[in-house]
Amino acid sequence: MPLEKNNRSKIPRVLEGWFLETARTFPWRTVDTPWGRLISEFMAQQTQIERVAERWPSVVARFPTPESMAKSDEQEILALWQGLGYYRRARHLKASAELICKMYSGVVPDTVEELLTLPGVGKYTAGAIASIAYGKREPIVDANVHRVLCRISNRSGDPVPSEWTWEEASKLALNCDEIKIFNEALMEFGAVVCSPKKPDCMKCPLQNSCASYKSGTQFEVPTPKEPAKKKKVFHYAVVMEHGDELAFEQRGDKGLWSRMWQVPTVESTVELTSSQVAVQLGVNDQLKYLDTIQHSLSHRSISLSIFSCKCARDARFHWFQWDSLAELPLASAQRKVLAVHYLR
DNA sequence: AAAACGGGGCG
DNA sequence: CGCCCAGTTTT
Repeated sequence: MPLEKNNRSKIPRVLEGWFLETARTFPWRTVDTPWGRLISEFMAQQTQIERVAERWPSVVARFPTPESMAKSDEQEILALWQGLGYYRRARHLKASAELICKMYSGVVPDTVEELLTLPGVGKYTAGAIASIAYGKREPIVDANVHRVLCRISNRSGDPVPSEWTWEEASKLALNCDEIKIFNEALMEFGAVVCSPKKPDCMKCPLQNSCASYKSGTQFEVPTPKEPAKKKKVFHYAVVMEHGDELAFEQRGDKGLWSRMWQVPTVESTVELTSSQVAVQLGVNDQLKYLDTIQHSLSHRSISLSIFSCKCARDARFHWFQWDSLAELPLASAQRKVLAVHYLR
């Protein structure tokens, strides 16, 4: 059912008013610059906003301009990104900073077309920067916007995001007062009121305009997509000690935890014995078993067994003292490994 | 078109 | 412990 024309002119104003009255305070809304917004949008991809709010200030403080990040070492950005996941985003951000300096005179571009040339910037992020940072009348569709618009028109079955949602968002963008306010309002509204599982319809300023609410289908619209099945895998991490130093290796530039560091690790789709692990790592001594922990990702269920051993200072690895690990980019699973070793 | 890519918090 | 969540890139 298409949205009524009168609703298209009314909805933007209602949401803008609602947002100006109730918006949460986030640091990027207080210190509001295009570069700061670019960073917050990268950080917010597939990441809960509270996690972003905690981390954003330290990233912006260290890299206040695209130039400062372009000149920096990738490792330093990855270290600031520790625990946030999707580490490719951090490298995309640095690559974008470099491109901004090289092609756009160090200024974050203000058109969707130019923004789309930046690595890590897709249709949503380009629209978000153009509209929220620069006030360009561009639509945006993220998961929140998709859900809100589908519910208002009682549309189920569309993938996230759908062509229909983008068209609908475009029409609304033409009818809003201030695009910067409206686009943020649409997302904030989806996050705070029109939430996935528990939409607060009793407090909803759009209750009278919502086709899903009228037909009582707000809990089934939009249709959620089937989650992928998790593949079960086995990781064997060995904490190698030489005096007060520990061995580390850096992961490759593709795939899981790319460019992050880890203690020497064997990955397998089947269970391995400790001696098989020792052979694969080229360790002669017996491995001391410490513990096995479960680490769950969206697409993988990892059984992570942790061993330790005393060994020679092997040149195949990088060796770090315990108190120098703070600056080493480690994913959360590695922090767990070190905690198990430290507490043994 | 589908798969890959993380992690923390909450009920 | 299962479920949830402000996308983009690669295959």
